[in-house]
Amino acid sequence: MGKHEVTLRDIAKAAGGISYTTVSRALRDSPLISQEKRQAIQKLAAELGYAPNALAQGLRGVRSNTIGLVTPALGDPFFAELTVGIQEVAQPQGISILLAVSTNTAEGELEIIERLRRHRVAGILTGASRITEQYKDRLLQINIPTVLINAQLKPHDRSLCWIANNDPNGAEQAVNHLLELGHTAIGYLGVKSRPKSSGQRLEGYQAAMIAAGVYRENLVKIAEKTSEASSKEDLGVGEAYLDYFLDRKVGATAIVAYNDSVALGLLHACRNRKKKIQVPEELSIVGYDDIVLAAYAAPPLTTISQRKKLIGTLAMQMLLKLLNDEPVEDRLELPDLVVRESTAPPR
Amino acid sequence: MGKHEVTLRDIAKAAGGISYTTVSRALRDSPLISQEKRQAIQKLAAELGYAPNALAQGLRGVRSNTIGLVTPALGDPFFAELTVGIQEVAQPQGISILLAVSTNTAEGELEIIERLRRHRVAGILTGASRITEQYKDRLLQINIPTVLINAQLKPHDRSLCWIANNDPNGAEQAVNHLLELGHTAIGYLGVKSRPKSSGQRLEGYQAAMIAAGVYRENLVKIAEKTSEASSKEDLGVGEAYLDYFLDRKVGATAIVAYNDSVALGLLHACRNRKKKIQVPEELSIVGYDDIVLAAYAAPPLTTISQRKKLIGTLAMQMLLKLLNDEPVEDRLELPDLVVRESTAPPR
DNA sequence: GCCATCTATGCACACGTTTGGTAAGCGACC
DNA sequence: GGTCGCTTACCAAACGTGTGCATAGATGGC
Repeated sequence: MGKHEVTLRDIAKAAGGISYTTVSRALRDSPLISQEKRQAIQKLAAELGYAPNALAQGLRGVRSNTIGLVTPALGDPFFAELTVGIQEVAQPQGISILLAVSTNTAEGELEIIERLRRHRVAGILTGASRITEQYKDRLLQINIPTVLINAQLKPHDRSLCWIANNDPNGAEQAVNHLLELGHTAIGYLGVKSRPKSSGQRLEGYQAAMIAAGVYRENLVKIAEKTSEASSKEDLGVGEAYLDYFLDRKVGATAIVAYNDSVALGLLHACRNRKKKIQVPEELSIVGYDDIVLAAYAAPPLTTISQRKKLIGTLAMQMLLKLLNDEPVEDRLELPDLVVRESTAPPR
Repeated sequence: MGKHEVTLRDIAKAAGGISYTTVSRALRDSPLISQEKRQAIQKLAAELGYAPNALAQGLRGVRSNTIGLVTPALGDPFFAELTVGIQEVAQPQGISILLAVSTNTAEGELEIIERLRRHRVAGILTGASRITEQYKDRLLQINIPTVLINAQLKPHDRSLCWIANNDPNGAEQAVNHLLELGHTAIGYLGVKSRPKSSGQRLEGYQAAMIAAGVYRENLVKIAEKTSEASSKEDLGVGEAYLDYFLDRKVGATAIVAYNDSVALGLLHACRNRKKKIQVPEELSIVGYDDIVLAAYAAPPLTTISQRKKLIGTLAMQMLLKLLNDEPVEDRLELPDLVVRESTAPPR
């Protein structure tokens, strides 16, 4: 094993009296090189185990074919599925993904952008739900094509676009489903750790409740404590706030949860109560996201399904278009209501 | 906005008659530059929004401080948690992570190595459970420091080491727990999609069963069909094979599942059967991994806990040592039995 | 036979950074 | 005053690749 990686010059040397320029052209299938020489060189390169130096290529100005993926919390099953869709588009295109986990602090976010910029990524895909103004401004300023996932933006800038789930609509669907079943005391349990999406779902909830004339302020609870945006925390939230909704003053017969993890936490608390609460007979629960495990809960969870993999796929395709300077339109995807067994008419 | 990114030359120009060399030294805190000038230049660089070009730095030979992370399936909750631990060590060190998802085909694996090599990653962290011989040989050949996660290897090569969970031991703990409760007809449900770990857990299961003198061949079932290693597939496996174990010829009173997802699938099938099966009264079930949701299943799942985040942390630390040419010892981590409510004495 | 045309190949530069070698300025000492 | 030591700053080379331009050789037309 030599000390350094094989370079174009090494191949040229091994091939005899040709220059590395010729090798470069041969490997890139330039028509300037004769067929036979081209094949001979390609074979030789393969034998030597040549791998073109992406750093040098990038430095040379060739499009870096590396993109940055910013995700708030890897533990979140939502992002896991999203990434699958992203990967499926990126892989065949030969695009590499630089992973950056945002640590929910504004300082961390800027740091992440700097890192991606240092690596000269061609584009950025970000699912950081808590996008501060600083973050957005910086993103616009540095002018790297970026697709925001689940964040909407007003100004339609050339290099910045977004794809989002229609959160208010999803929450409305959840409430309407419960209204149709006959519920009126429908609670909403949100979280502070992801104010954007939790807020939007709250909006949809409120709109539907007000339209039906059954809105009460104490039916809404936003969990305070979670600092970290993780599945574990969400489960804890559900567990901690069940009692609030069952209190006589609130008297909820149904709850719309911020997401499936929160809903599963609620379910768990129902089972663990000294006086067990039967779901859906005594309390209906609706989740949000439709994570894989939602269908396997006891009882299987009625939820709002985001097409996570599809959103990932679309986001990546949008970024590709941005990179090719093609026109791109922002997208707002409609979620679906999936009725399972955690909802039923009130007694 | 200029068309190109800010470079050292731009800063030098902006600063007046100094050369870009001076700027470089100033930014890298070289003692050759006077205190005042150093600070002035650093301030100016910040104002211009300078970000050093990592490609150029890497090309120059500076350690690339980018590592490759190879993961088999992002959907797997196990890997999600693992990555959290990895990230926590990598982030403060300023190490960037290049993500590569292995698509379970041997061809894909080699392709991934090539890609990482093109990017001149300093090291590789791989959780690809199905490591073919080809893969390993190539890894040794290219001489990039690599840490294998959950794969054991015999030859102790300088640039290659591993950290793994003691899978046989975990399965033994599961079986012994059930034996102590009084079970003897204890089944094992494995999967084909991850033969390495499933096989090792089977080994531990068999050892414990044989030691207790209660081993029967038909108590073992390895699910055939799953091609994809994902949480969704695993759930389906659990669902599909419950009936096999309940058949009179097998008559299992307890089942050790390959992992928690499989176990949750079993639980789900128990609830959905025309004649419901009560867990743990009629059937005890033990999972493996202790994913976050295991504690929130109905009933909460008895399982074998791998310290996932810790393993991620340790793996990253091992890689750091490898990169610094420090001696590294392979590690075999002992898992813990976590007793919840899905196991009980047989009737 | 000479020039125009075409093909195959090499030279040289650029990308942005780091670093060894070196030059200039200045004070101090012999 | 020359030499040495010290500080400060710059020149130039190198990393590996891609490409415009020039060049050498070959071929064909006149």
